[in-house]
Amino acid sequence: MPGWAEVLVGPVDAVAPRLLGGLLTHGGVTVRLTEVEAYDGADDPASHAYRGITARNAVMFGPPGRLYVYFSYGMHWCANVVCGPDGRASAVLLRAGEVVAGERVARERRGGRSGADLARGPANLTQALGIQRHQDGLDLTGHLELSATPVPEAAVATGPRVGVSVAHDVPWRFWLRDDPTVSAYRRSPRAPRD
DNA sequence: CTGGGGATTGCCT
DNA sequence: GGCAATCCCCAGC
Repeated sequence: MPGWAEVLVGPVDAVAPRLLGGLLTHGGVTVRLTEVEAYDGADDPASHAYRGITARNAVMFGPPGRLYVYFSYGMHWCANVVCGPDGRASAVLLRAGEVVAGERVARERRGGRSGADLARGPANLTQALGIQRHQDGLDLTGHLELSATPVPEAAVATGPRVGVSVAHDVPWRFWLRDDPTVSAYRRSPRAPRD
């Protein structure tokens, strides 16, 4: 059994930062993850799993180490890594990464954009990797490679999640401090004012 | 069956 | 900073 799946079991806010620096490969492109966001299943009002299992979020309720893919704003696909334990319905949204292999393919998918813009933002990262609806539920064995030694805690920054209109006070966005590929923070237009 | 809204992005002023 | 694009999801009737 893949040892890395063990890393995905635990409190999702502890699991999420462990993905930073990990390598995700799909469609001929490899991305080094630089920014992620944690969603805590049924307990998290911002999670797609908050209102229980549906056809869309069913993968979240399954075993860890699989890809949860959803369609957003009528045009974008976004990807999560499902975390455990089985039935917990926690997931980590992949928000940004650095393309470290397959840059030529990634650039074609991203309409000529390059450099830090290739996989900056969850929909951009997903597009660069060529992930769409068909990859919902994909077993990440052989796709996701986590480093044996996590990045130093001091290199990880935390902050509020991007775009969510509820539970905006929960600092469950994690990114590599000072990394140029990290997406710009955008508060949800529907989030309550302070 | 229907309608409001969304874990976004990129182009506009 | 504002906002349109675009369609699937799901809560509610």
